[in-house]
Amino acid sequence: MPTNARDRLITTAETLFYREGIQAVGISELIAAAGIGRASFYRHFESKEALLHAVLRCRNEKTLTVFGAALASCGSDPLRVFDVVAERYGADDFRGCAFINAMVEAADRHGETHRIAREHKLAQIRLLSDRLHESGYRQPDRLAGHFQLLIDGAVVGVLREGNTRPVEMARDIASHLLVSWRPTHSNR
Amino acid sequence: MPTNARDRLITTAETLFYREGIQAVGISELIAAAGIGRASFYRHFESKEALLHAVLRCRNEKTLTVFGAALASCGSDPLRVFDVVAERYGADDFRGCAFINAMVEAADRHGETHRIAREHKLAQIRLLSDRLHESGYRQPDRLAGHFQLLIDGAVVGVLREGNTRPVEMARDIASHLLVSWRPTHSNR
DNA sequence: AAATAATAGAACCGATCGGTACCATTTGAG
DNA sequence: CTCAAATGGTACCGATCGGTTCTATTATTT
Repeated sequence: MPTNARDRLITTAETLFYREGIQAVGISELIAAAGIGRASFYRHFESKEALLHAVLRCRNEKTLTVFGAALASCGSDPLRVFDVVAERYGADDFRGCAFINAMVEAADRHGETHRIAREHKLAQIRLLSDRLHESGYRQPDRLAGHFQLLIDGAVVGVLREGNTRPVEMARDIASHLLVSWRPTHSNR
Repeated sequence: MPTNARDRLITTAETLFYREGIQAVGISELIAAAGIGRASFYRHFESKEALLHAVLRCRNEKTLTVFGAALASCGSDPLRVFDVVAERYGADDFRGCAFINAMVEAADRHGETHRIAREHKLAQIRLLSDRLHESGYRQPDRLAGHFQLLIDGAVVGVLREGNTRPVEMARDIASHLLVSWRPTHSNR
């Protein structure tokens, strides 16, 4: 747990928002869990919504880093992305994608929350695309978009079904795509 | 607008819950929009949550009917499902899938809301499977599950991107699947 | 027409909401 | 050591939350 008050708020909020839902977490509950005075909270964030945006931006950086590292460890087989995903989605406290959830709870489709969620996925697609390009697949952007759609579908499926079989499904589908976009020649 | 008080509440709630989010709609706002007395509300539903479940069950039946009819109109080309989907998702007031949204807002993964959402998608997969089976595709259950995953991914994508291109993506992916599971012989 | 049921609306309940103001304590820099 | 900044805690603000109770009115039924 960070000693810094601001970071402690972000860390605590990240956990609570994800577990309970954003609207469901009150300021009182939040600052109590973080051990922060009420005034200190509003000294660091002008509102609950501002805190949410900070949380999302923080999570954006973190998950992109992790995702990038995972991609790098996939070697020449992009399908292994789904193994990484499956492990994350199999956690007991899995409650879907924090960005999708935030988007759903923030009704305004043109608000900052949606913008952050959109940016996040675009960046993730970029990572995927780079990886696919390096592995020699044709139209990596297009293929990366398809992968992202499969991941999104898997997230929703896992949340709904309560098991990680949707991830296996997504992997199966992706394998079909890969044989169609098979590399003309391996780059490594 | 139905004259019956109960139906009027369900219809109004369906609109407001979808547009504003479930938690964001208060009882006062709801009954005012429906033109219903406060006491009458609690005479028909024991709680806000009970109303939500009624709304979801109602929407379940309606959308299944529509979806079934759309499937029937697809002829021998299952890909046309995605045209139907694209039209629905292109609406100005599109805010994702009501069942997914309800699932996200209801943090409890084992609650009634999740159960209803799960049942709904299972029923939808069943319709898809029947259709694919009639068209002579092998492993229709499996293929239907894949279609559902693609639809879920498209829903999320459209909500995030603000356009219906994810549906076209899903359609592209589905076309790849279909050639792999091509019917051994046409049934019609 | 009389009796019964259902209605809309308002008053009210305790609890909680997001946010502000103030205070006593702790912390860190000069 | 001193002083100023930042902190955690508490009380408080108006507003709204989900839900209960009551009343006066409207429909329905007989």
